[in-house]
Amino acid sequence: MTDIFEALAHPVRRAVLKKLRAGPMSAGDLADAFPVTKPTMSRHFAALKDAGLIRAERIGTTIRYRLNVSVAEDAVAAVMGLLGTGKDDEEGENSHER
Amino acid sequence: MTDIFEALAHPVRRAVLKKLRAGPMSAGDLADAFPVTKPTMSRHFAALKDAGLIRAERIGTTIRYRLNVSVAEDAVAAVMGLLGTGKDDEEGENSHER
DNA sequence: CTATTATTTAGCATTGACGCTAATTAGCGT
DNA sequence: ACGCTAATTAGCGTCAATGCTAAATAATAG
Repeated sequence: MTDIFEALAHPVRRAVLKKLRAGPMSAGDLADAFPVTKPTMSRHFAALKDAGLIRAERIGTTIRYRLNVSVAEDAVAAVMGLLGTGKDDEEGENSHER
Repeated sequence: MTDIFEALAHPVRRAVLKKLRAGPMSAGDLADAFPVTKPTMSRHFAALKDAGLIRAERIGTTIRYRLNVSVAEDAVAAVMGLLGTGKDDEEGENSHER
């Protein structure tokens, strides 16, 4: 859970997720959309991937990233849990493999 | 928006919010509930306050913190926005005074 | 096998987060 | 004013995040 919120804490990473809503995108195309270098973007991708928020798929030499909706849903549920708005089972440190 | 997610990125701060769901609590009582010193807790409170997630009210010598639900709702809306689940107006950097 | 393209990893510097102890401010009671 | 309690601010050390450039890996084309 902490990984997810740490990933969401950076504006570039949130913007990456936003872009991926429209559909999968290659690392390069994604990197070109932001004013930082590719290595820096690569580390942002790694943070999102570690949090489970995106998934990587290799297609030849390019890597295609796509949004992992179910984990983002976990974040929504957690914040709603903090509000008392949803079911009261947040902060459980379960794995994010689906 | 970044402030909110940065505030949510720390487990202690999320736990503070969770505690405050039950109702307002003094800084001291809140601090006693966690295994860190009061000065450290004070800085966590400041982070939550800067993000607008909690509000402070002085009652004599004690300070009573309470959850600010509307800002937490902003976070929910933002994450849902990343999913494409809600209305598409996230990442607007508006102020959080209500 | 070499060259080329796409992406990541390694290495480095700067900055900020987080924890502590010690000192300070704020309010109340005597 | 003085002492007491509550909370914050100041100062310091350590560690991780963020950015860069340069080097390394992965896959395809020739």
